[in-house]
Amino acid sequence: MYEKKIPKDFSCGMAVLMEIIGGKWKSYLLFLISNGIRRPSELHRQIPTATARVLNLQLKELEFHGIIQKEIYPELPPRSEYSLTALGQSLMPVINAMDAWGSGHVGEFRLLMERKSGSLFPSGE
Amino acid sequence: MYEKKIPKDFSCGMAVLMEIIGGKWKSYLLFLISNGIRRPSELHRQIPTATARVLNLQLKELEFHGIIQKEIYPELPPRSEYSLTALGQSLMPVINAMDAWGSGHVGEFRLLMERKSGSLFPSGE
DNA sequence: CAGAATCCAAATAGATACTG
DNA sequence: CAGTATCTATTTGGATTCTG
Repeated sequence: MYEKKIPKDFSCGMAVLMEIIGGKWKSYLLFLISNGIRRPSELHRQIPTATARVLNLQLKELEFHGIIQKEIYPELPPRSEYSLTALGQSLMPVINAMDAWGSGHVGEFRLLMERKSGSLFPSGE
Repeated sequence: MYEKKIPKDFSCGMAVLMEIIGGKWKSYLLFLISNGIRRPSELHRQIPTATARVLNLQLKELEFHGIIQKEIYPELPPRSEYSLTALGQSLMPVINAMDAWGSGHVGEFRLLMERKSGSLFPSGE
């Protein structure tokens, strides 16, 4: 299930990081978890556009890569909580730098999208 | 061609960044270009595992997002060269932070892969 | 609520052949 | 060499249903 990506070589450090945080919702999830959102249902409430299944998959991968850890409480109704591991915490400065750059350029980015949307090849006029 | 991803909301800065550098080879390409590898054929030589077509696609997206720029020399044989834009250069500290983290944890990462490969669900014994 | 199973759609990447 | 066009394979994400 997780073997798929091993063939890549990791000669470039970024490739390792991308492997870990590259999923569609992982950045959100890390952001939320680092802010104390712990339970799957809460996370889903924060990211309603994704299905619970997909979030679950990505959480599993983050867990598999040792970035987050899951505590399961054998109660009824069931409850589980996620938190950052030490490795995950060591990632946070990088995450924050990434988030800061993105936030600082999101306006620019939107403009670019609007300006160029549908006209990737301007008619020169 | 590029409209596909717009539906995402960019409430989280990381999502913007991931949008820009999220492709399979973009990290390598940025790394190489920032190190002065400029021509498509050179880039391809450095990343022989990817096809020229795919590299080309990702270069196009990086260019579209304003991270790199292309200079085309109307010669024979044809020649073109890529370089970082100002925006691309503003990204480099982040890229470097990402690369540093990845490089610092690649050993750990490999071990994890080996240890867990094929045994995501340990038999508990 | 948490999460697994199944089926399906979209996105992304690779192989190959072709043009100037 | 640079770049495009097809076609295909793989990966990824989404919808739905079902269990405890």
